[in-house]
Amino acid sequence: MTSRQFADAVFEDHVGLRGRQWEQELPDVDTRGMAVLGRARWITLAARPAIEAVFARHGLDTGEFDVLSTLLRAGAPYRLRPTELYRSLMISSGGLTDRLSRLEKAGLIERVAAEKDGRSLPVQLTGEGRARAEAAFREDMAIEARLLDALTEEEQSRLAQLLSKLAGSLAAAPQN
Amino acid sequence: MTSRQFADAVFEDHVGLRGRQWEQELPDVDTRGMAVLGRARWITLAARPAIEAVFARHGLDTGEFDVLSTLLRAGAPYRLRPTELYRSLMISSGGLTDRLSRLEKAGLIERVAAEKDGRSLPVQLTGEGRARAEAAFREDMAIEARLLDALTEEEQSRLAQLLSKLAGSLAAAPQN
DNA sequence: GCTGACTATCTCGACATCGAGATATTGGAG
DNA sequence: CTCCAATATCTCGATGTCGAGATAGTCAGC
Repeated sequence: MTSRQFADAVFEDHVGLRGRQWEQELPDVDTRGMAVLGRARWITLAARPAIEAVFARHGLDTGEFDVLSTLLRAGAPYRLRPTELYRSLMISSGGLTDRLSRLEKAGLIERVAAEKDGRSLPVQLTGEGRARAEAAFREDMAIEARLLDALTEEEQSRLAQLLSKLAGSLAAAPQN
Repeated sequence: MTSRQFADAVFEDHVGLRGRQWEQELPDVDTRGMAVLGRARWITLAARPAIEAVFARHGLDTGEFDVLSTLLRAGAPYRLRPTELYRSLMISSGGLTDRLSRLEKAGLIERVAAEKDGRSLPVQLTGEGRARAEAAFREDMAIEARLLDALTEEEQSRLAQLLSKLAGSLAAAPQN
């Protein structure tokens, strides 16, 4: 720490320990990729239980919530085509069909005939689906904000900015 | 952008678009949590295909690689107890048993009797397992470094530092 | 108006993981 | 010693997702 700027100080965490183990075992490998992507993955996994608990209180799992929230934030009439949904959610078309079946059976969405394209069977939130999605989303955002409490507002903002730059570059890349 | 410092500028990305949609639909909700955790999740998902392709070239999936790499970085004799493994990997004990069975059948690990505790059946890399893990790890780190190319070294370092602070706080929290 | 390439969605068998319970073992209290 | 609560791992039925293929519909060009 003495020869480092404070801004570069890396805090003790699970991925940091991993990095030191690799340094011992394979000192010639550059693990900077892991320092970012490995931590992003670890944080995602670690935050999961708290967030899933929110959805479970509303009778949803993460995948189902993802569908409902995508429809909700699309704005009235809260309707999207399955293709838009599975691309946005980064899942397979088959996986989406299953989620939609569950949500339809639960009365949270309904399938409405497309106006123009007969191949398409758009999906739309029901009133209950809209209410459920909004309630779960509000609680989710409250929990997620709490998970970031240890960071100052400035750190959160800087972190979001750096992540958005990385995300932008990943989206732009051919297919990495 | 005019009224903002450049350092706070948020780049165009998928989660940024989501944030603007929520701003339209539910303007009173604070979505800062999503700006960080949502992006961490999105980046993890977006980086996945490129990384999985590496493992696939070595005949592994991500879960199997995670087991092998955990054993490898533990150092000689590359042996850990199943409990250490599933806790480190953040999966269930049952899920680990299945991964171990596959890896054992593939000849990449072997189960050796514990010296002291008869309840425990530690797992150890075979020579082939060690070689496979190292080769896949080296390639993985090369790909991950490339995925970060769009960021300067300083940005990567700052990002890693902020993520480590967040990860540390999540690990410290009771159970969030 | 046909035709063929393309698109949108669904079907379905394979499979990895979960998670509650079963089995075997340990170690400390009495 | 003997018990029993705690521990380590495995078993196994349920389930969510993948992904290749099937089905139905569209549209541009002839």
